[in-house]
Amino acid sequence: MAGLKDVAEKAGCSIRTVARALNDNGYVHAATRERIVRIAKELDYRPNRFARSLRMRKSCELAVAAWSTDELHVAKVAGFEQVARRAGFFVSVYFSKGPAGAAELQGVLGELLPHRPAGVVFFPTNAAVARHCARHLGHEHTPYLFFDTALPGVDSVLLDRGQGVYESVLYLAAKGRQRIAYLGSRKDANRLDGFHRALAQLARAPLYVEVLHGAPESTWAIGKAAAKAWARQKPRPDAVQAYSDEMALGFLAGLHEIGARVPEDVAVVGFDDRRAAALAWPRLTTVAQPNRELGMAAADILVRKIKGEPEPPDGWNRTLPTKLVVRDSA
Amino acid sequence: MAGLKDVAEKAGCSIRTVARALNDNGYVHAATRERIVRIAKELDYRPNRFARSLRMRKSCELAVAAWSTDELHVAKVAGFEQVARRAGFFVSVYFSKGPAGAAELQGVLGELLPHRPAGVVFFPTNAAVARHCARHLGHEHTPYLFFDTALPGVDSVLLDRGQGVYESVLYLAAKGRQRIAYLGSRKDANRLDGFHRALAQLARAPLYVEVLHGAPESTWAIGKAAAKAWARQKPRPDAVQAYSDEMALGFLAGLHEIGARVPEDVAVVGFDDRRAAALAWPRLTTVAQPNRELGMAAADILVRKIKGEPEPPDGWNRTLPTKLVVRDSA
DNA sequence: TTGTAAGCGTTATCAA
DNA sequence: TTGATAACGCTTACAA
Repeated sequence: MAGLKDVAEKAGCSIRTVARALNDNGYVHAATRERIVRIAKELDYRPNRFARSLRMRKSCELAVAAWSTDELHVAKVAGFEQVARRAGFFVSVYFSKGPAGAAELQGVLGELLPHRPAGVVFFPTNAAVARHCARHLGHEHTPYLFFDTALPGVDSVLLDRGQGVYESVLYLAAKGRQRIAYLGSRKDANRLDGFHRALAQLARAPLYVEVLHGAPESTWAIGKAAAKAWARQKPRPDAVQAYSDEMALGFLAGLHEIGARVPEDVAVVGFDDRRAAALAWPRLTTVAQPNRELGMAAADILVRKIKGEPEPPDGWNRTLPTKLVVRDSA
Repeated sequence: MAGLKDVAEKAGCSIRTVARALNDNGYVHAATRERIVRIAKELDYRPNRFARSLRMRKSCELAVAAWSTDELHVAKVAGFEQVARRAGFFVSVYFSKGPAGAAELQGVLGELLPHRPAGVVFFPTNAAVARHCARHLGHEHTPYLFFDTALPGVDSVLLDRGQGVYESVLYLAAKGRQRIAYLGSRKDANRLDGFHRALAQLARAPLYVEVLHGAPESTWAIGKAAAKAWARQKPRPDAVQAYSDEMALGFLAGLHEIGARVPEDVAVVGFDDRRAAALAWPRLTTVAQPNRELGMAAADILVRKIKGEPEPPDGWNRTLPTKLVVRDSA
């Protein structure tokens, strides 16, 4: 591993000439350049990125605050990393649990920013934290981006969750399902919008499977309990779009337990396309998020911001669609 | 964000004094130190790690070559990251697919090492690649470590897979299971060792569920097909330890399809404790790997190596046990 | 107890 | 087309 000086010595010229030849800026005699390039390879020259970063006042590191090791997050990170690396950056990841409030965030940022990343991506947190991040980083002039956080004044790559649910409902109807119900919290506007849009188009009234109240142990448990609610409903829904794969899988478990057949008695569609969806019985039909692609889009945008490209007229935000993956449960 | 000079100016002393006060080396008048610390905080002083790394000829970055986003890998990375961060390092991750041979590896290392990480961790690859890594990095004097790669001359943190299987078989026997079978390739010495050890202790002969030959699409599919083989066996095994959760989940699917009851007709135990195991029906009893702990152990060892601690008499390797997680399938 | 000055390996300025 | 030389912000001998 050699430095500029070593190459210059061996080539019999100044380090400036070597730098010119290797970085491809300024005029260098063709023969000289060739000799220098050859010697650099011989000596295994590798630029010292600390010297470079120090001098150029910019780093080649992108920080990702994932706050979690959930597979949906990790897939985004992997896509992000792929295009970031191709653009010459490397990616450092924060998996540890994220900050709950602005005070806690201060500590995290204080730990993150001294590394002087060229840019930062955040995964969703609560609105207060997100806004604080945006303000803080805007003030530091550090380019940043959020995943999946629709907030005014916060640049983000987004997911159109309604689209996949819309497709799902239409698919279920085309398969002859008459009573299509939604299983999950009524507060998820995004998914429910697609649900309602599709049903309106079919000129049908929306149905719901009742979910547990209070604080249940997990969405799986809620789904499992919901199977009993489904069995009591009359007429019973013959198709169910669940809020998540976890909930759908719990629902499946509950259905198995009471002897209901899937998809004969009821078709079940999940949301997320987790690994577990393809390993279930029956293999779960589900709405897939383009996680990897979202990560790639994020890296693309962040790199543009770092390069100083002007913000497009419609802002930096980009929205990717979700789509149905058909397996055996519906 | 201020530098040493800014603080020195405002404090009315030399940068050397500021450095001494802030880095806690050498003698500084108590009052001076206090004043400097206060001003540093006021000005939001943050050491420039590029300057520091350049001068001290060492980086504070640890590179992890995960080659995959599998949850088992990511859990190790997260554990690694946690203790690495606590030790003052940050972690950059490589998720992209790993090198198949030594030639491809050359390219990957050439991309990885110019960043001059303080240390590198690799996930399992084939023996040739692993040995090449070890040789190359040893030559570069870059501390390194492998995950889960038992090879002479290669430092690694290891998993005792036999232990969990041993526990599992004993558990099944204690539950009254008479015919305990193994489902999976006969080439996995690690798991099979535990299987045979336990059966020997019980003075029973080992049984096996026949698996598909040829190249099947997935281990899930193999497991599913194996359910038919199980049904034909006589006497039928009343308990099955599978090679992996995927295979166990496929087996479960096959059993459901032919109407066999789990665990009444046959108890099923998986291996890995993937997220999907807890979402299956019935919830899968499985052997869990201490992934997070393994990652933490790896970071601990790597940091010691970087600090230059002498190699312990029994080498750097450490082995962690696997253990049974009981749910509903057995 | 404090300050001066050299140097880490680049890039950038300016003159030759 | 090339080469001195000065930064970049920090650590560290060495001097005061």
